[in-house]
Amino acid sequence: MTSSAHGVRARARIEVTAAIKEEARRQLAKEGAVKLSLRAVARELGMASSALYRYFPSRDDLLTALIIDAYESLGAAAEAARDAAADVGPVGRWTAVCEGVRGWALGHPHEYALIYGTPVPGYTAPDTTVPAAARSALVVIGILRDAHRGLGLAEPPLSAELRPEAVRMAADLAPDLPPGVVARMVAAWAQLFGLIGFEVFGQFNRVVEDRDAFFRHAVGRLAHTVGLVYPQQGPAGGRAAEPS
Amino acid sequence: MTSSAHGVRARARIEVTAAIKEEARRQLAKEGAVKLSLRAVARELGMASSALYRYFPSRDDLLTALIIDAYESLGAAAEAARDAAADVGPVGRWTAVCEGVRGWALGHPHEYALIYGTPVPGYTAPDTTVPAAARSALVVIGILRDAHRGLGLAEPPLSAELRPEAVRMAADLAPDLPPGVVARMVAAWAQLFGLIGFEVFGQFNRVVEDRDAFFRHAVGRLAHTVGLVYPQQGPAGGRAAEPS
DNA sequence: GGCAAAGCAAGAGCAATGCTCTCGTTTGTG
DNA sequence: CACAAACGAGAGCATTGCTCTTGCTTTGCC
Repeated sequence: MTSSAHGVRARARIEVTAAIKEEARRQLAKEGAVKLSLRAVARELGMASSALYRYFPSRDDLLTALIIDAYESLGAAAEAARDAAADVGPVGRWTAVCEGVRGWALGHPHEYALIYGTPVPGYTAPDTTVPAAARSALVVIGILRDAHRGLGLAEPPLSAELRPEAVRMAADLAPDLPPGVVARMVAAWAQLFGLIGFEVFGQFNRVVEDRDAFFRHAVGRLAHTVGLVYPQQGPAGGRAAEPS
Repeated sequence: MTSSAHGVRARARIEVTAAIKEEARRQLAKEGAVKLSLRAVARELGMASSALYRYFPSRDDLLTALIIDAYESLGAAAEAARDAAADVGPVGRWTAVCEGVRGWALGHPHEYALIYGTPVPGYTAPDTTVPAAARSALVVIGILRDAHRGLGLAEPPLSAELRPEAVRMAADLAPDLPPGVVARMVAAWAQLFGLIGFEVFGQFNRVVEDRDAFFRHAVGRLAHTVGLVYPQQGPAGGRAAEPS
């Protein structure tokens, strides 16, 4: 049958492709991206190393596939954290998503390094990675959007220097949010990964002990930064105004 | 003479060691740490690759030397930025140091990646790197210390959850600063490298255009976070209270 | 149905890597 | 002066990413 005609080969192809990615992900999780070896993957799968090139034209292409998967995995974790905190208000959701992202990073350090660590030299992420990378960021945009439509956000003052850039970013990322909020959100997003990266990459060794408390504190501050909490007044979502 | 007896070999050794590091740093700057090849270094220096192992027992040891140098280089850049901004008040110095660190990172992306990017798997930084790594951090501690002894710092509230950890960190890092300030400083430090890392590693591509303005904005916010600017009142060092 | 074309797997091979071992040679020390 | 330590060079090993060629199987078209 033609469906199987389009199927036997095609299905085998996606199955083998999946098996390769699975084994590659296993090696990635165990040894890190640098140690990921095409030959070792092929060996483990019982096939010739040259056969692997039918599925991924180069090692970088395999890496790209893993990068996309990692972004999606992170995005899914962020979404799950958001959904699990549906009824605790915007600040609670923000906190939950941040902790979800952190939890994912701590649980998948090598995959985290793959997407937020040192990029491989000479490698520029193909455009296919962009939507995957956006997935987790969209979660916090959504939270801010909801908060803005609901109780409202603290709109921070916007310096003349930053205003044009903030307007541009808002138009690109979230036209329904105030430019000042968008600018602070982008900054907070980057800063969040500073906190997480320091923890995952060991920069907090011998410095921060109680990482949970420390992270919660910093995330609370970021919620403030981003406009989810009003500066000197009551909480917008059931939390103190000036965290820790 | 015994001095030259201790010298000819010894001097040659440190000269060759320096030459190796120099060439290695050149390759690092051009191609990145992953592409750094012992054989290529030896080739460029006109020596056999095996001879190189007399100076660095392994590739990781060469990397470690480069890591220390990179930390020192960054620390020197931070100190220079601080010294160049001696008379602009604490907030100005904070801003200058942050921009100095960022400038160094943008100017030495591969060395930045070496120290703040993905750590090489299975590699744990030997203790010799710790003081070098601390050098840049000490600069901001010094700024906060000066500000605290001078005009004073805004002492943020400290949650019960974080207090013990903050006290511990303060005892370790800066016993003369309020624990709440120390905790926020550590967080701000990590967040700073989130901003810088996103820019250096290309995460801001297609998102942030005017990086200078954006960075200045975020750094101003961090100055606020860290207590250099009082929440709702006048500046402590010649700058507006609520930046951008 | 039959048959050319395309997809596929395997092996050999190439250039390169980190690292080890061995063998002379140079250098410093008792 | 003699001996041990440091040194440089070469050969070699195991491994890597990737290419090329050689056969075999599946697919799609006439």
